[in-house]
Parts: sequence; structure tokens; C-alpha cells
Amino acid sequence: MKEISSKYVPSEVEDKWYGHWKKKGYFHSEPDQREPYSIVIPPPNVTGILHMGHMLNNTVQDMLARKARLDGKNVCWVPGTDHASIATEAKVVKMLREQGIKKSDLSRDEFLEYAMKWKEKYGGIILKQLEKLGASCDWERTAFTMDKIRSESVIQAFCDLYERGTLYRDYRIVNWDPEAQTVLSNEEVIYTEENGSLYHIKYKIEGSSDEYITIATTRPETIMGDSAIAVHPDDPKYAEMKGKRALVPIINRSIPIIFDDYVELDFGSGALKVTPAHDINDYEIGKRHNLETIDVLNANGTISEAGEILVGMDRFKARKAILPMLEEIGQLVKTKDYVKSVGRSERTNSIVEPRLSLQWYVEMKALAQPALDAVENDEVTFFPKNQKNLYRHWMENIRDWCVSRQLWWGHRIPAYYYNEDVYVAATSEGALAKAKKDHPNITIDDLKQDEDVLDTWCSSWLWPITCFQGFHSREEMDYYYPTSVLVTGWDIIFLWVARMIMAGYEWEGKRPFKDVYFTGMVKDEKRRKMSKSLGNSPDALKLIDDFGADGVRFGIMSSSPAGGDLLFDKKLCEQGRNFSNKIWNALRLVKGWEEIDVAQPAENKLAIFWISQKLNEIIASVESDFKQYRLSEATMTLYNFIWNDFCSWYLEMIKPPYGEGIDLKSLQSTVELFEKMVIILHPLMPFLTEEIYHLLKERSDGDDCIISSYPNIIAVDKSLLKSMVGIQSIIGKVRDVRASNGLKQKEELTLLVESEQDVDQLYKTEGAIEMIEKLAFLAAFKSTQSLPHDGVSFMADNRKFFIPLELEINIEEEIDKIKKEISYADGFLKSVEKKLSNDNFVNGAPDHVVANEKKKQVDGIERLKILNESLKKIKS
RNA sequence: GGGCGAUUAGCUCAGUUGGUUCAGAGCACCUGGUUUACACCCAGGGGGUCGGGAGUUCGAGUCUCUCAUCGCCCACCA
Repeated sequence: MKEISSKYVPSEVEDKWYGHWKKKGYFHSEPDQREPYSIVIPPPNVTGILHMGHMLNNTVQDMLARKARLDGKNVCWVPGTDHASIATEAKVVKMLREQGIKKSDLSRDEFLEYAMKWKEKYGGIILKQLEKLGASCDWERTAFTMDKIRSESVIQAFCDLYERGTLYRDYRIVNWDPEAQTVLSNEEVIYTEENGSLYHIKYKIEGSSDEYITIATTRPETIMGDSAIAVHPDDPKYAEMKGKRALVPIINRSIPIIFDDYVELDFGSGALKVTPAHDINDYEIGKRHNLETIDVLNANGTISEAGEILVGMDRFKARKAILPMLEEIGQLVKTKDYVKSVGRSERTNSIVEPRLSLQWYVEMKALAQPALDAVENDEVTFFPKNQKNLYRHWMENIRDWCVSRQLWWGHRIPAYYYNEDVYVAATSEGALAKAKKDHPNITIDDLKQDEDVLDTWCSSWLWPITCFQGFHSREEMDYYYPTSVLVTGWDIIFLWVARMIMAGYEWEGKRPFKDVYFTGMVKDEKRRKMSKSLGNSPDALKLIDDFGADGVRFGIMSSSPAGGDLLFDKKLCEQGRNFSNKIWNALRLVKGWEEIDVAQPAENKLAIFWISQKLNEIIASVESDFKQYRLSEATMTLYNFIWNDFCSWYLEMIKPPYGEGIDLKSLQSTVELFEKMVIILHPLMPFLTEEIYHLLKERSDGDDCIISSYPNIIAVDKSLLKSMVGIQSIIGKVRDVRASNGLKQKEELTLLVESEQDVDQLYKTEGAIEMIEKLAFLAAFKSTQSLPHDGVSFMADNRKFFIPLELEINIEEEIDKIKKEISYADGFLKSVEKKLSNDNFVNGAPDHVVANEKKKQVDGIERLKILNESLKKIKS
């Protein structure tokens, strides 16, 4: 036999098997007769690098995929990347800026060329990293949200929606990102509480020399955009202001004082400056009162010409600059600290500016209804299901989706303009054909295509369809769609999940996936979100280097219930590495056994029967855990079974004495068990299990763990499992006696059981006595009718045992111990008897519960009897 | 302001339709252990009034109400 190192070394194993799997084409799927199992990856940003969130998400997907593969399904896990319009564009702009190139100096085509190059350079990194994790994606299907198939689909979808009347253009106050200079959807804005100031500024009443009205604002730099001052109609303070006008400080523009019950009486001074261009509520007030809209900000957040003063200055610099100007003319009344909720762009983190602009919107109400129903009636099933509430709430209050973005990196909106007329078509020729109906003489050069691109999610929401060419052909769609499961974080339930469900019903009339498994957020051990700025995000690849991919997978899965946060701790990966090593050493032990021609010892036979039952139990439990997506439970079940039952108990049961061989039957059975064990562990720890699978036996070409068969569930012999619990408890107690009396592990003891029967009549399970003798290191295990005086006694398996020892026995302690046990047993019996004496219980409870209580009563009485006898004896 | 969820051992969490003394797991902790698969280990041990209170029931960690604390989502706050 080849020497096996005492440590498992992942680096010697992982790349070898990943390469083998790929070469064999095990990850690749084509439609066939088998049941399909399809997953589309949540496409990571094309410029992203692997972080803990991806690790979690993809480990889950891989576990599910590998399990399904072992179950004989045709698994198709489609990988890909997202062009991530705004995030990528921001990165490219930054890179160009560092090279001294301004985006504004480039043409659209030039910019896109740079962006494409960037994508070529960085785009594949994250997918390569997924390979290190063991992800069994079908790499021949790698998709990109901006490749030809996906782009055509997005454009087609836009045209479809336009034809169906679901798309419209409107002027509205939108969330504007001044850094990226684009509109954002509501879902892309993150609100947090931030410290700021509330400024009280007084405005002179027009035509009066000393009369003022004081307003409160957090945004003094926008006063030049004021169109009115509003007060509450019932506010007595301002009753005489009716019909008066005020002058905007510094620029002295005259504005009306209006009455609107939007104003809160007790906030600030009770008077509100109305700036329709820069606040959504002010805009509404402006509409009600026919106010002028004066936009004093440019797209990049600097003061515009309309501002008259501080023109060209950044909005925050302008805020600082205007205060001394107001102070100088005595119109800054006071400044108060004020905590305000501030919206920031999810992608650039710059403070979002409400801005009036013309954008494209998707009308969502009609789209939402079937998607809402689908989740309500579990046609799309959420795990955990409490995410349904969140989903329902959002869907019932859904607002229209702003889909245009003022960016270049993305799918350019297929809308063509001829003066005021709009023509939507997949191509300019198509648009021209439409336009010619209205304007027979125009040419293609007269049409101007919309400059904007579509929101990134306009491609993501079609992903389950476009990954199988849904807008192009039916062949793959009919086989793979709907997909089996979607695995994603609950933080994008609205941005992505809800929209995919809507798109699924809109274009396919079917759910896009059957189940949705929501992972939690990965946080550090102090429950802080992983972030670059905190530096608490571990380097994923380094973790794999340190602990092996299997160790990391274990670490991630052992503590991440669906929907719950994963409090990541490197220690968990360490535990995973140790687990790998444990299994590795179990293999070393088994491989080290010489097979000899002897009869199978009775205890081995029992051990094998027991562990087989136990394995069956575990297979059933893991199977049910997978069905319910309780993956961390499955992980821990496997861990406990392998470490405790298999290694600590089973291997010790059958382990031959040092230097001796093992019988053929036991060895063969052990190899078979080991093989089943690595197969059920394979979805969690693919590399180690593949390696062991091959070390266990000679394998023919194509006999690999990854494509073997998951063992069937077999009925479990429960009574055997139960009697083994008794045997184990006796062994445990003997070990306890050694530990608490300072005896050596190997010092042979005699174990006596108090009984009128012989010990082999008492323990009829074949091999039980031998097993107890072996694992408890006994010289003998006998029954006796009268126990000797010197030694230690204990109760186990509802019997009284005794170990003769030449020891100073502390009678007092011994009496205390027994008394304690008596009082426990007594309490137990009383509670049982109380139940049984209650007619309501006996009549009301189900038969098996009552029967159980009766058995408990019998056992309890017996036990109490034994204990009382012991007490009497020790006292004598 | 509207909604959702949580509270079980020092920590992180299981506990499936109320029914074995049901209070569990992993980690951490304590005691002992080195030739004989593994110190990335072995054996053993301690530790919880299931957030507080009330109720329903023969029976409540599990169901109802209430209070407290925490977390999250949505809306919005001049």
C-alpha cells in the first residue's frame, strides 16, 4: 500500500479533480430523457471579485447541484456575469480619470471601447475564482448580460412592453446621482440617518422695511430656486401674511406666501420654503399652486446659471459659502443640529439629488398581480417562507419602475425620435419603417436614437429566460424552464427576485423557478456587515488556501440557516479543515488494516449492523433536510455522524488490536460504508470525497464520486438503535469511573451487573457483551446476585452496575450521590403517576402517549427499587 | 408613521401538526490523557426558570393576550 500522509493536503487534490471533472464533461448538460435540474447563477458584477457573499451563495448552489446530480438528474447550472451598468461605468470613469482622460472628452463609441477592454481584462476573474470553490457550473454555457443573445432579448422585451402599452415616458422628480449623472430607481437609493444642520433664515416681506418671515431649511444653497413660502392655513402666527410676498435673500426675487396644509405647524418656524425643482414634496405643492420651477443645480450637482449666485460651485461648497453671505445681511437667524435621513446612491455612494427629468417608466401594477399570486399560493415557494410577507407588502404597494439611465455602458434604449414623435423598434430600420407612416419623406439620418441605456435590472429580470435563449428558440426553454431553484440574498428580493417572477409570467406565462432559497447576509462575528472600509471581509481565496475549499465550504454551510445572517468566523473554516483531516485519517486507518483469514468477531457483526442502521437514519434525515433547504442542519448531521458515530464509535468497535489484521467481511463492509458515507458528503465537500472515493477502491474509468448514485433510503431498525444507546451508556459510565477515579485508560477492570440471570441472558443482542468488554477495556463482564463491598457502582441502561476496586470509598459522598438519584427518580415517578391518575389525561391523551407513560411508570418503580436497595446496602 | 420578525447554555443556533425527564447541537470552558488513524487528536465533565407576566389545556419551549428589549423592511421628516 502506498504511504498516505497523516495530514490531508487540499492543494494536492483540488485542482486535480476539478480538472478531471471538467475534462470528463460532468458539468455540461444537454437536454435528454432525464429529469432536468436547472439553476441560473445570480450573475456577479463583471468587474467584481469574489467576496464572502458569493462564496455563500455559490456553495449553496453547488451543494444543491451536486446533490441533484447524485440523484440522477440532468443538472444544468448556468454561470454568467452582469454588465452592472452604473457600477462598471463608474469604475471605468475612475480608471480613465486616473489616466487623465475625462469621460466628457470621449465619444460614446470611444468610451465603450475602453469599457469593453476593461471587461475583457477583469470580467472573467470572478468566474475563475468560483472554480476554486468547486462550483460545478456548465462553463460551456457562460452567459453575459450584454452578449449578443442577452442584448437582443433585452431590446425585444423593451419593444414588447412598448407595444403592450406598459412603457411610458414622463417628467418627474427622480433620484439623481450627480456623480454618475444618471437617474436611479427607488431601489437603488440607500437611506441612512446622518448629522446635519437646520438653518433658520428670514425672508423680508416685500414692501416693508422691517417685517420678516422665518423659514427653516437643511438646504440653504437652494434658496435661489424658491418659488414660494408656504404656511399652514390654520396657523395664527401667519394669518396676516395672506396675499403678501417675500423677497428671496441675496437675490431679492419676489415670491408669494401661500397656504398649504402640507406644512406642519410645529416644525421649525412653521414656514416652509418651497423649491419645486429640488424636493419631491415641494414639487407637489408647486403643482397645486401653479408655482414656477427653478432648477438651480446642474446635472453634476453644481449651481446652475439659474442660481444667479455661486454659479458653478458644488452644492455642498455652496451650502457652506452661502451661510456667511446670509449672516452678513443679518438674515441667518440660527443654526441647529439636526439628524436627517440622507439618500445615497447604492453604486457611487454620492448623495442623491431630487431632480426633475424626463425618463422612461414601466407600468408595474398589471405585471405585479400574477407574480404576487404565484408567491401567495406557493407556486413559487420561498425558503424561509417569512420572506413572503416582505414580498407581499412591496408588491401591493409597487410603484412604476424607472428604467432609463443616463449612461453609456448598457443596452441603449431602442427608442428613436423625430422631433416630438417617438418610434420604438429593435433596429433603426424598424423605427424608420414606423416613422415613414407619419412622415413619408424622412430618412434614417433624421431619426435620433435615445442617448440613454436601460437599467441593469432590465437584463437581470429576464435572466432565467435568456440563459436558455428564451427570446430566440424553444428547444432549451421547453426542457430547462422553469428552473428548479434560485439562490440569492434577500436584499435583492425587490430589485431582482420579484422582477424575475413578473417577467416569467409576462413572457412565458410560467414561474421562472420553483423554489427560492434566500441566503442571509454575511457578517463578521460582531454582527457587522462585511465591508471594504471596515476591513472585516476576509480574502476568500486565501481562506481556500489556508483551509481547503472543502474546509471553507463546511465553514460557510455549518452556520448559515436560510434567511438568517451568516456570522462568519474563520474558526468555522478551521473546523471544516479539521473535519477533512478527521475523515482523511479514518481512511488511513482503514487502509492500514491487513486482511486476515479469521472468523468475524461477534462485536464486529453487531457494529456493522448498527452503523448501517445509523447511516440509513442519517440518509433519511439529510434527504429531508435537502427537501426543506435546511442545509446547515444537513451539514451538522453529517458532521456528527461521521465524527462521532463512524469514527469515535464504529471504527473503535471494529478496530483490531495493534499489529493484528482484520477479517475480510468486516473490512469489506467498512469500505462499503465508507463509500456510501463519502457519497452523501460529496455535495458539501466534493474534493476530499472524490479523492477518498478513489483511494478506497480501484475504479474503472468514469467511475467517479461526482456521478455516482446517492444511496437509497432504507427502513431503519429502531429497536437495535435503541439497545445500542444502552450499550453506549454502559461504556460511557465505565469510562467515567476511570476518569473520576484517576484510573488509566488501559487498566483492565471487571464489570459486574446485579442480576439473577447470567449476563449473556441479560444481553441477548449478539456481540453486545464482547463490544462492551472491548470498548470499556474490561477483563470481564459478569452478573452477580450480591455485589461486593469495595468498589464503585452506577446505574445505566436501567440496571445497576458495579466495578470492584481497591479504593477508599467516601461513604458520605456515595450516599449523597445515591440520594440525589433517588430524589430525581422519585420526582420522575411522581410526575408520571400524577399524569396517570388524572382521568382527563388517561381519557384525553392518545393511546401511545398513555402507554408510554405506563412504561415509564414501570421502569421508574424498578429503578427506584434498585436505588433504595443500594442505599440500604451502603449504609449497612 | 406603517408593517414584519426575533428573544432557548458564555457564543451561534436546532427544537417539525402542543405529548417520553424534552430542554438539544456545534463552538467555547473545565479535568485527565503522548509509542499503537488523527494534538487539525482522544476520554470524561459542568452549564439554561426556554425574555417578564397572564391565559387556554389533562399537559405549553411549542397556542392566545400583554409588557419589555432587539433586529429588519417600507414610507417620510422643511
